[in-house]
Amino acid sequence: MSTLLAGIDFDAPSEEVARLLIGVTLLVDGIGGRIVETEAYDREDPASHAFSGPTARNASMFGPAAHAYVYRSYGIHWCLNFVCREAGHGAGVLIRAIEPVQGLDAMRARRGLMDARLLCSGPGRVCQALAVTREHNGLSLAAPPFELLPRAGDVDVVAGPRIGISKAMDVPWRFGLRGSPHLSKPFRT
DNA sequence: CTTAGGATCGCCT
DNA sequence: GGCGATCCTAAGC
Repeated sequence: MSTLLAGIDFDAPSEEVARLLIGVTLLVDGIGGRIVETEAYDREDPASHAFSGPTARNASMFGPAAHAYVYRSYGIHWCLNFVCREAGHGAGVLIRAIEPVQGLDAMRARRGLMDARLLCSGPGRVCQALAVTREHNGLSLAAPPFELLPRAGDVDVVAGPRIGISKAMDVPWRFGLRGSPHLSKPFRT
């Protein structure tokens, strides 16, 4: 079985989906841009919300693939994930940064900021710029307000350790577009 | 340039 | 009560 969207099989392992998502365009209500940074999380992963099994918060992570898992971070920010694998597995990809392309003015207004480099360079910033909230949790990525467009050409993907976690620090499941100025942090290479 | 603190929700022990 | 898959601002070197 496979859940195809934007040329990606979302039933694949999250580290594979995370790598393939680099260069894909993400729009929410027509506003967004190119994904330049992702992180993979899996059920067998001490750093993952899914590690300790389903809860009210992470329920959509155990739902069908190619759906959104949105959670509140530090009680303040929203963070957007794409669910992977078959329903019930509990895997996902955190969208950490995008290169703003569509709706720059709307994003600037929502973020209260002019600098394009800082508009979407972090998981909380992405959700603020694209106006993603709890209301998007559990929604399919194959239908409005979401839109995923396949990447145009080849991309140069870098991998490294994930950010902001205290477990499984050695797992290189952070992926990025090499040299992009829109990353939340540069990769050391 | 690096570090420190505050904001404040949901789940954990 | 503690601790995050964070971000912003301010202060220090």
